[in-house]
Amino acid sequence: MCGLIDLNTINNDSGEVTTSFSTPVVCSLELWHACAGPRISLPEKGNAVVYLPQGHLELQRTYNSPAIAGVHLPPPHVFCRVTDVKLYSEPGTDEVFARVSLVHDSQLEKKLGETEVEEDDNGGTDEKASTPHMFCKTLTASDTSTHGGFSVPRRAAEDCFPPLDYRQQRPSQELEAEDIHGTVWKFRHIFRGQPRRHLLTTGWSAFINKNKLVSGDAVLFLRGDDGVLRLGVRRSVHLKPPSGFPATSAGQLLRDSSFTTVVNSIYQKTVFNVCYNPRRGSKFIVPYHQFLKSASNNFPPGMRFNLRFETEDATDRRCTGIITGSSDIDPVNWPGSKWRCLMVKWDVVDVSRHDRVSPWEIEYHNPGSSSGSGSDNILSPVSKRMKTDFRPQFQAHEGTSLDFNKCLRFQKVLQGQEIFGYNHSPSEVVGSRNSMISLLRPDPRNRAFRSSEVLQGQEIVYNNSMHPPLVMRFQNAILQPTYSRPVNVVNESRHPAFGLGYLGQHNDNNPNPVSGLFKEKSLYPNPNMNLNPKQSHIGPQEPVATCRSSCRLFGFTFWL
Amino acid sequence: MCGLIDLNTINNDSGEVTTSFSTPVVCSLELWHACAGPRISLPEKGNAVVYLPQGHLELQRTYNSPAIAGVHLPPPHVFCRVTDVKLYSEPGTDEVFARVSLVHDSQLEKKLGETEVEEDDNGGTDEKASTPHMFCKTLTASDTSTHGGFSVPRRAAEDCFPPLDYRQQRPSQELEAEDIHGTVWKFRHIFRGQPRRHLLTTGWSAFINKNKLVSGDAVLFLRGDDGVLRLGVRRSVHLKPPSGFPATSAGQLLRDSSFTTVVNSIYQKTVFNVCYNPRRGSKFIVPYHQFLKSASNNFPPGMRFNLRFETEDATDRRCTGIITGSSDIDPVNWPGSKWRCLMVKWDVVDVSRHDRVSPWEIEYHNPGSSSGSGSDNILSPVSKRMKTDFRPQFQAHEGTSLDFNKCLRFQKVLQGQEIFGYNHSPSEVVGSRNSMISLLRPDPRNRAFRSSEVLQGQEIVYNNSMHPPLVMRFQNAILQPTYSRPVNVVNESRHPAFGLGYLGQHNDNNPNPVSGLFKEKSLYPNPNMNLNPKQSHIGPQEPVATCRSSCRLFGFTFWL
DNA sequence: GTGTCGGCAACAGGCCGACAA
DNA sequence: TTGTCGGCCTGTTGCCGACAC
Repeated sequence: MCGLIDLNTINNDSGEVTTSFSTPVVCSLELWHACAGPRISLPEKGNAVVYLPQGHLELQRTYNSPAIAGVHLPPPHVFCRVTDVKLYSEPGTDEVFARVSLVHDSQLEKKLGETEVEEDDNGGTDEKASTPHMFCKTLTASDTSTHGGFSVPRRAAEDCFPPLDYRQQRPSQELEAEDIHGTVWKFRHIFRGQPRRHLLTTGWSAFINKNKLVSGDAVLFLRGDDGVLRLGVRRSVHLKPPSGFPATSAGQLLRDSSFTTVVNSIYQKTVFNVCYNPRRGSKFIVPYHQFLKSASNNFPPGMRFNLRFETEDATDRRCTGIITGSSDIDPVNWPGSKWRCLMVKWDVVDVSRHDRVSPWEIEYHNPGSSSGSGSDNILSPVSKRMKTDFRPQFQAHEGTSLDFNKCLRFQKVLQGQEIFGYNHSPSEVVGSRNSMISLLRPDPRNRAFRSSEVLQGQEIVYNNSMHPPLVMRFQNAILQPTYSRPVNVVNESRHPAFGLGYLGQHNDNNPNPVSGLFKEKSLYPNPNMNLNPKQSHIGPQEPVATCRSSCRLFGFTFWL
Repeated sequence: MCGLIDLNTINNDSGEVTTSFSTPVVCSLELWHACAGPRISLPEKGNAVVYLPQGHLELQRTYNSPAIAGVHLPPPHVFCRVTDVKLYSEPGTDEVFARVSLVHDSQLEKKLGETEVEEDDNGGTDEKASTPHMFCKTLTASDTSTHGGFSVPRRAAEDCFPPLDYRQQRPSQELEAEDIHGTVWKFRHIFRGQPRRHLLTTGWSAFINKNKLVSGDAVLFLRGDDGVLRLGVRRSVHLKPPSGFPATSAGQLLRDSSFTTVVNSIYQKTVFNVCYNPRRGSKFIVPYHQFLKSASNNFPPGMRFNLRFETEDATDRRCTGIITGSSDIDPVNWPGSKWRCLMVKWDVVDVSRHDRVSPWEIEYHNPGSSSGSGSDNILSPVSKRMKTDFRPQFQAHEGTSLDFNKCLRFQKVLQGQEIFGYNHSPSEVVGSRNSMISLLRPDPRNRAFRSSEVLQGQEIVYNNSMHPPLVMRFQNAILQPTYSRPVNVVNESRHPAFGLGYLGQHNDNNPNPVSGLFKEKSLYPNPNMNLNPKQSHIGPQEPVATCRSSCRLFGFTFWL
């Protein structure tokens, strides 16, 4: 009769699922790490890390994020300080992710040239040591069927659950476990059967149904130091995020950390947030010293290596392979990038496995040691001195000449989008208002002007019938929507590199107003119209038109 | 054995409910009207109607829409042409509503002075004549319980369903019926029991569950002229919209037809859309001739009348009452409005019933005739000549003098919002970008400037320490946010009535920059600062300051 | 005519030990 | 040690006519 307290209505408050997207922050750090899995290490506040925008982008593309054509790409390795780490869990799926706040730190780049580098961060906390009473079980068909309950592994039950009175014939108890959102689930825990075993019966199917768990997913129980029993979920990784979660809070955060915004923040050295879901994608944030260690090594073709990973059933495995070569995966956009720079051949073929790895992912091949302490038994540096110069080309803001030709690679993307006058890349810009500027383009349908927004740093194409398409990077400019008369604009940044503008009203009689580059009060002929390379720079020429007056607004100058 | 086709898995494709908000347009006009109920008549494209913004506002307020303080209210009766009518149905609730596109038509106002008015529209189509084979039944407890099926009224089954072979002992058939979204539902229709009756069994509970129908709701079946059987839902009206439908498409459309946008469109004589849900609110669109007929009548106190309405169980009823008086419901905001201008006393007291009605809602008290053909047996006009002049005060745009005093009633609303320099009403402006202009006000927290938006036609208060508060209506103006130097602005409408502006930077040293009224390049002393009534108009005076240059943007002039 | 009920059959949910891997 | 199965009990769904309003 013991333990048979009103278990009929357990976990059964079947009201509408009011998912609160407002504060999806996680209540237990321990549980978050347990759900994230053994291979996951998070940087801590203050750590030095290397942010790999290439990997970030690769991940975002798997989320069907908008194209980033036209964004001026940052260098492949961005050295950053972690200013904040916030843990989240997706309501609905319980998928864990973290929002890592980073700020580009050029001090770290300068240290690269020096002999020794600091090791201020712990390259991955040893999670197991701090969470002793925990177990994780991949759900079987029996566990998830409506026919029965959950079969608890004996060691797990003895380790995590309160002790039972085994003198009874069928000892049982009522368990309470708290999930990552703080929701409490109740289960009947009974020790019965022949041979005897631990089972969770009443309450279990409600948990399965509410969380839409299927066999292959894993649940984990964790008895904290505070004595509280917690449980978490690790969904099978090979599954896509369940349809019906389009407006997830992770998606929200992803949008917030839109890549264009990130790029902008890197250049401005302001804090940016990235949504970091290590279970679901590439690890594009690497501890500083781990990156340096791996980067200072040679990876000769033929070298054997280990790669530790988590299998679909949430267990820690390793696979071995051989390095076949080393090359840039995208030499056009990311020259010199270490991201997946190593080409490998796996000992066991698996179509789902990438045939490229990043240096910091792998270890020496060591068939003897079954388990090490993570990334610390990594390749020891061949030389303390850096063999590669990672200092990126951050000088774009400081130079006065702009490399237009480099930007021409966006031309293909923009084809088909060409309309009279100004054009801009098709990427949808979202993010901070401060970093956005407005751009106008003529609407061919009604001859009015539609305003668009262009992010600072983004490429635009100036493309009318008078000259070949000219791709430029938008430094600082604004065009004002007006239905009567386009207003010209001149970039007024410290280095008055260029400004695009045209004079005269665009209408049927005058489809091609005078256009060119603005500087001061004058409109100069566009140097790129003249294909003579000697003239393809912005220099003092005779102006083709001059404005009478000017007007300063928003910190920009409008010529009239 | 007949009719026993695989009915077990009927209506059972229990995938996620993928509600498509994209095109919630209704597939059957007939079904829409059936769901809307017998009291509903919709105007047609091209019809002349009277739009009553007061009623629209009353409805929006029940939807918790933002306050409209500060909006310049239109006249109470706006004569319009219907340019489009689109029918919708709420996915999830199947609630029907319509989007009516209107454009203010001043031709209709001019006709008011003439002797006869056209009757170009049908004052409500006689729905019953065109939909013969239809029935509507309010669901009983038995109909909605899991215990059984749906008991079909005999006449209804014989009228709408295909004939059965009554020679059989238990004749049955499989029915297919299409709902308002085009979804097909399958039911087993059987004639059995003692006494024999028509029942819908298999498939019925799925329909009840999927649509979350409860006893008190009504379902209707309708056999169209095309032979297709359709079914619809009329939820019990006394119920609030089920929680969990916050982002309804009707709500979306309501936002689109924000009242401020509507007001703006009325003044600009552009097309505006209103979301018209006649089941759920006041009828604020009245056929032109119906409005005129009712308005031309006397409604003496003591007169008895009928009002037809739909009861909660979706049947057509009428209630009677006596007119007790006639007065404006809101003489401050809507003087002379016919909206709910009649005060009434009902014969049967009902707290839920309004004690005011609009003239076009009621009929002569006629206890004999049980049912007429809608609004056509309305009060016959006492006189064909109009007794009231409905021509509104639309001349605001054409006069050069502005009635400031009239606007002072907004002063109270604006108190407590006063800050240095420009102020504006606290109303949150939403809607079309075209009709919005930006306004800036100093932020007292950090001495920077915050930009706000003011709708054309909205009142603002110019309120600094130098003179009494001055309330003005914004005709056409824009202030540009800049952190360095406020830019002055002058209204440049056809009648350059006034412009507010100030010169000089607002900072600690210069907390009160020169302010006054702008005209051309000059800043004139504010005539309202001088309380001498003889000078309280905009006249030629000595300018207190003059600008050097100007800049035209957006059709406005900025002085520098 | 039709709303509600009891009867009853089918089925799903869920607790149990048997059995075997 | 534990995954899966058959047995078995129970609650729910849903089709049927009885009965009464």
